[in-house]
Amino acid sequence: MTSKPVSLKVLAAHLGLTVGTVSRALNNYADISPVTRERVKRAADELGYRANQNARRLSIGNPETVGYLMPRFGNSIAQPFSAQLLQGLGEALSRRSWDLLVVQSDSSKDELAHIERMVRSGRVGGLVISRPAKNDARIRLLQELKCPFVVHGRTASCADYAWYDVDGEDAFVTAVNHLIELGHSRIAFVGAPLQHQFAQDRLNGYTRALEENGLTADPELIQIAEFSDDGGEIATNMLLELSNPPTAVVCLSDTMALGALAAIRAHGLQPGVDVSVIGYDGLKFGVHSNPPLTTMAQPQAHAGRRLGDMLLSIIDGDEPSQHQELRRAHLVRRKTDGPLHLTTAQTNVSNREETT
Amino acid sequence: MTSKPVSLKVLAAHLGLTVGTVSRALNNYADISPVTRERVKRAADELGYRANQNARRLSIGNPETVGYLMPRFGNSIAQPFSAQLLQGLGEALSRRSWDLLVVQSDSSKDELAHIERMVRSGRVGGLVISRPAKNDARIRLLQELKCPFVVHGRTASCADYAWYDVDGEDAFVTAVNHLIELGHSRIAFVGAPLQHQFAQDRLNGYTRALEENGLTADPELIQIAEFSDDGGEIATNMLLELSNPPTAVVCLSDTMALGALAAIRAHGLQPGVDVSVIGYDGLKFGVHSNPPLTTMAQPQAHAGRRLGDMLLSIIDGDEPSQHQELRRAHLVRRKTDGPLHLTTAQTNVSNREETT
DNA sequence: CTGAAAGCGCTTACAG
DNA sequence: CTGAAAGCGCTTACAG
Repeated sequence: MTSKPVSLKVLAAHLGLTVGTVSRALNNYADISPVTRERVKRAADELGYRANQNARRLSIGNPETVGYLMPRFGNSIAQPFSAQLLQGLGEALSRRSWDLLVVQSDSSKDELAHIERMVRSGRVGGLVISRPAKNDARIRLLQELKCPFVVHGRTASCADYAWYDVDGEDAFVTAVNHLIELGHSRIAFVGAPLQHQFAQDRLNGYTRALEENGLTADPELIQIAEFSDDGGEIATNMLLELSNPPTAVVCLSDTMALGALAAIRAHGLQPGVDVSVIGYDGLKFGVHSNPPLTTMAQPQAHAGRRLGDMLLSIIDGDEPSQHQELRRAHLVRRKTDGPLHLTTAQTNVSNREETT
Repeated sequence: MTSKPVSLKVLAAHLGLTVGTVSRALNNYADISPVTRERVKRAADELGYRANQNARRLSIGNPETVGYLMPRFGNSIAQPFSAQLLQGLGEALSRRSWDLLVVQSDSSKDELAHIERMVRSGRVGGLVISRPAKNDARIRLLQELKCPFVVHGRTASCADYAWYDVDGEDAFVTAVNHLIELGHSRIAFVGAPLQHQFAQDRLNGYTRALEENGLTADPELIQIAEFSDDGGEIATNMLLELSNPPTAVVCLSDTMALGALAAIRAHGLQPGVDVSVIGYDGLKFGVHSNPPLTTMAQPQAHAGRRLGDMLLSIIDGDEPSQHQELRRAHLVRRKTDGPLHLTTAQTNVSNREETT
C-alpha cells in the first residue's frame, strides 16, 4: 500500500558513496568532509530520505519510545485529564524526538502482562503509569524488570521510585479549614473506595483537619461510593437523610461534587447556602455547574511535561528517587461554599442536642 | 538501565537449536514437529523471551503501528472526546497487537512535516486524523505518500478517502425543527469559524431547516465566535442585545452552549423558558449545567473502534472510499428547550413589528 | 523436520 | 577523509 521509502542504499548509490559514509554524513560525524556532508544532506532532502526508525533503533539498541498506560475510567467526566497529560508528555518527548505509545488494558491482570511484553519486546525504553493503588503491582514489576518508569501519583510507601503528585492530604486540610472558618463543624466527606492511594490521602487530610481543630470525625459523615457523579449523588443523599445531617461536604473530586450538588438541590436545599460543597480537581467545567463549584484546583497543566522530563532524566541514568515532586492544590472559590446557615430542620436538631 | 532481554540467539543456544528453527516454532510454522514446538514454547516462557519488535518489524517490513494525530484544543472542555477515541482505537488495534502512537504538533505546518517524517521513516503503517479543514492539506499529503489513513470527520469534497463522521447538517435540521415545533421562529445560530468543515455542516443544517419551514435566516442571528465556552457566551450576549433578540439558539457544541446559558442567565433570563438552547455533542457533563442542557448527542462511543477497524481494512488492501460511515446524532431533551414564551421586552418588539 | 544463510536498513568500530 | 565489514535481532526462502 505505502509507496516504498528511499533507503540509505539507494541514496548512497545515487551519490556514488557507501552507505557508511552517507550515514555518518547525515549524523554529523566530525570526520566527514564538510563538502560531502552538504552534498549528502542536499541529496537526502531532494529524495525525501528519512532513516527507517525500526532499523535505526534496532541498530543503536534504543527504542526511543515511551509508553503511557492509560487509566481506565468508566464513562466518567474525569477524562479531560489524560488529554492534557498526553499533550505535556508528548511535548517533553518530542524535544528529543522520542515517540509516545499509548497502552490500555481491560483488567489489571491484563495490564501486568501488557507491561511485561512491552518492555521485554524492547518496544519502550520507559513507562509512565497513573493512579497507583496503595501497593501497586505494576511498580514492583517495573522495578524487577529494571525498566525506567515514573508514576503520576504515589503509593503508600513512596520512597524508592520517581513520582509527580499533588498533595491531596494538604488540599483537604485546606478545604476543611476553610469550611471551619466559615463556621461549619458538621462537615462530611464523600469519597471513593480506598484502594487508590489518592482516595486515602484525601480522607487523611479531612480527618487530620478535623482533629487539628478539636473536632472528632463522625463516622457516619464519611461516605464511600463509586468514583463518579452518580456515586457522589448517592453518597450525598445518604448524608442528607441522616437525623443530623452535615452542613458542608468535601468531595473526592469535582465529578463526585457535581453529584453532590444534584442531591442537595433534589432535597430542596441550596448548595452554598444550606449546604456547602467543595470539590477537587479544578475542572474548568465547574464554572458551569449549578451553582458554580468551589474546588481545590490542581496545577494540572504541567504534570505531563514534568513526568516526561523526569522519565527522560532517569533513562539517562538519574537515580529515580531523586525525582519526586509534590505540588499543592489551591482553593478556587466559586459559589458552593458559604457561611454556616442552619435550616429549620437543622436548627431543631441542634436545639434537641443542646437540651439533651 | 533496562536489564537486557533474552534474545532468540540465547534461547536457541539454551535449547540446542538454531535461531531459524526456534523462530519458526514460535510462529507456529507447520513444518516444525509438535514436540519441539512445545519444547521451544515452554523454554520461551521460562526464560521470559519476547521477540524484539524493532527487529521483527524491520524484518517483516511492517511497522504494525498506527499514528493518531491529536487535535490541538485550547483549554477547552471538549477534550473528553479524544480520550474516548483513543480507547476505541486502541481496542481495535490491540486485537492484532498493533501499537498506537500519538502525535501532536504546535502548528499545522509542523504537522505536515511530522506526518511526512512519520510515514517516510517507516514508523507507522497508517494514520488517523481528526477535524479536517474544508480542504485539508494533510489529506492531500497522505494521498501523495500513498499512506493508508482514515479521517474522523469530512472535508468539503469527501469522495476519495475513508472517513467516519456524524451528520452535523442533519443534526441541526433536527434541532431547529424541534424548536420550530415548540413555536419558535426567531432562532439563532452560535458557531465557530468556518474553516473546519464540521462548523460549516452544522450551519448548513441550520439554514436548510429554516428554509424548509418557510423561514428566512436573518443574518444578524448568525454569530460566529471562538470555539469555546467564552466564545459561546460572547456570541450569545451579542444576540441578546439585538433590538429583536432570538427566542432560541442552537450552538455548535455543548461547550459553546454552556457559554450561551451563562449569557442568558446574566441577562436575567431563564434558559429553557425565556430563551431555549440546544447544544451538540451529548457530553455527559451537560447533565450538571444550569439548567441541564438539551443537546444533539453523537454516538461517540464507537467512533474510535470503527476508525481503527476501517484503517486496518484499508491497510489490508480495501479501497478507502468503500469505508465511509455517516452516523446520526439524536436529540436528548433536558431542560433548556421549551415552548415559545415571550418576555415583556420581546412582546413589545413583536407588537411593534405587528403594527409597522 | 531442522540447519545454514541471506536479508530487513540502519550504525559504528576498524582500516587505510 | 572514505570504504569494507560486522552487527543489531529478527524472518524466511532454500537445502537436505
